[in-house]
Amino acid sequence: MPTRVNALAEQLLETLEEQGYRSTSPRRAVAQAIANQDKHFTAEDLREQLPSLGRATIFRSLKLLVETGVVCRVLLEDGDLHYQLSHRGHHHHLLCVECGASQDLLGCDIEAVLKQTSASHGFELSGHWLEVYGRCKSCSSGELAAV
Amino acid sequence: MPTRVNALAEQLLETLEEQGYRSTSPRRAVAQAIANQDKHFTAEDLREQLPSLGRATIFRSLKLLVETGVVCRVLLEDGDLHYQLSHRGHHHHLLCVECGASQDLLGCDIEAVLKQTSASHGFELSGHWLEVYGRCKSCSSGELAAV
DNA sequence: GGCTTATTGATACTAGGTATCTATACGCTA
DNA sequence: TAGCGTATAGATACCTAGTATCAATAAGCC
Ligand SMILES: [Mn+2]
Ligand SMILES: [Mn+2]
Ligand SMILES: [Zn+2]
Ligand SMILES: [Zn+2]
Repeated sequence: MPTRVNALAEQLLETLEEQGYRSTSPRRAVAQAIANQDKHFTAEDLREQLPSLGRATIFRSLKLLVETGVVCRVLLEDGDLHYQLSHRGHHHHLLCVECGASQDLLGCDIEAVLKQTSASHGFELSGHWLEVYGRCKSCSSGELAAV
Repeated sequence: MPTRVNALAEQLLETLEEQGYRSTSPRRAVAQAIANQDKHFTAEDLREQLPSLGRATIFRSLKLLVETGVVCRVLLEDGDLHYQLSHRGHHHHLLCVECGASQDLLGCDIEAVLKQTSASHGFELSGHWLEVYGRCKSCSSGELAAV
């Protein structure tokens, strides 16, 4: 029986279809599983939640979704690479080192200063990768409450 | 016979000794090999250049050097993780996507703007990871010459 | 030179991901 | 809505980068 998907998962599938990829049962399952995550996740997380799917299929689906921009990679402070639902286009992440929450940073206001810094080194800027680590609002206020 | 090392390699070894690590023959070989690299490298690169050393030894030496800060990790635009000799302390890299050259960016002038952006999201900044991609001076001028 | 302990290298193991290949199922078209 | 060509799935083997284990060795201190 075909996997039922919610609106968010439906969006992921539509993005793939727009690119000419078929909407298959495994892809629906992966899309729904991703839509169900409440924070960044690994391919292994998905695999545990979708034990009936082939491992390669999960990696392949993830790769397509990253390529089309609806899922992005997140570099954790310890070097681990995770995935998460993404705003399309260029953006960064505020990653809470305490609870692991991730918040997208949409406006990229470092581009201007980077351009200038690069230029002063004779370097022609074309892109950058930035991850920001710290403590989210609720983790900061939690500490105050605990004191 | 003990491996002869040059001044740069000697510095790496001294850093380890300061931390209480012994100056062994394999570590001298690794330090010298790192000092010989003219750009960022992988553990596998070192292994090819030091075929007589155990693979684990190379990873262990690299890890120590990264921990003591004299070698740093560099995230290439394609996601590959490389190593390179490092200025100690916080800094970033200008990575040429054409020739692969890497230049250290010592002053971190994005800290201020990041702090402000984070604060506006209720986020308490504690650190960040930034890699900058583009084209180095010689690659940019090379294109002009070729036209 | 001898002793203690850190370190080595062999080996096996892990995580995360890709290549290959046959069987299947999408989805278009008649 | 049956049939068909092609994309895709899943099994499997393989790969890169790294870690755990452990017996043998070598630093370095007295
Ligand atoms: Mn994102
Ligand atoms: Mn560096
Ligand atoms: Zn938090
Ligand atoms: Zn260059």
